[in-house]
Amino acid sequence: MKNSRHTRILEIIGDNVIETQDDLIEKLKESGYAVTQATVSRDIKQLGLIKTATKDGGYKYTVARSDNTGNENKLKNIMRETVVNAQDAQNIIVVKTFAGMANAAAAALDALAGEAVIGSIAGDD
Amino acid sequence: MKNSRHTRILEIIGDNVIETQDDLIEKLKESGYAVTQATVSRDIKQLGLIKTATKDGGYKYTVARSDNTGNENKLKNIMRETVVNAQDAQNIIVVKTFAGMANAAAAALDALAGEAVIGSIAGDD
DNA sequence: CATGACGGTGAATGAATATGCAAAAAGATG
DNA sequence: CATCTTTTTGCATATTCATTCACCGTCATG
Repeated sequence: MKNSRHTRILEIIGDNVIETQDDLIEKLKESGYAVTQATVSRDIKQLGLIKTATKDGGYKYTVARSDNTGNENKLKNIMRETVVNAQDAQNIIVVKTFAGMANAAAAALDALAGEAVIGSIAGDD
Repeated sequence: MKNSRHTRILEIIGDNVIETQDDLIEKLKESGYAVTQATVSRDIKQLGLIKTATKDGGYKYTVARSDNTGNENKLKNIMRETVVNAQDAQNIIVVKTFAGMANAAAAALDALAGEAVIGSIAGDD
């Protein structure tokens, strides 16, 4: 399924240094997703991932971040696309999402809040 | 020469939709900078530019901002300081916060997700 | 059952991008 | 100026990436 693969991709690029699409294919294979570079290329486009230069002179795929000169903030996009409702109760905030999108939103939250978020795991909806 | 060219590149990608490095070469030529693709590739790497997917299904080079300024940064800080844990269940994501901070976190979420968030109200904790 | 629309995929391929290497350009230093 | 050192660049090429096209599975409808 495409959605679960997308989720896995977000996790992978969060946990690993992915330099090329082939790297990603490899990791996906380890996770049980057998896909080709063509598919990965499409996934990357659909997820809005970007290839950025790293300090040590290499490249790395990552979730797109903001640039407030009118260009789109990918995290914001993920939230905008996936978050249906957010509601609070006691010391928690509940974020409702569309089916299949909880993972993406959770990944976005992860990226946003960094290590402060102990964990954010999402199911199908 | 490199520095002024870099400056011009930033201007160009700010004012135009640059889909490929060849596009950029073209614009640079118009500005009096005659360089090859190899050089542009290096410039892009050095400037940390990124190629992002656009809404209309294409690609576009833009400036990468790893450090967010202004609001973005604040929101991020709020999240970092207040979010204790996030957990999922079904179609919701649960974000636990420190007491008294739920409001701030919710506000941050609101600002982040914009209109898509129907509502996010927070209590004392 | 057909049949047709549709989304997702892989194979193949063309397009786009990155890089090793040699050489030019630009500074340093004596 | 002569020479050495560092930086920048182009060329050629390797590598990486995007896309076209055909095909497959799913689902809805007559």
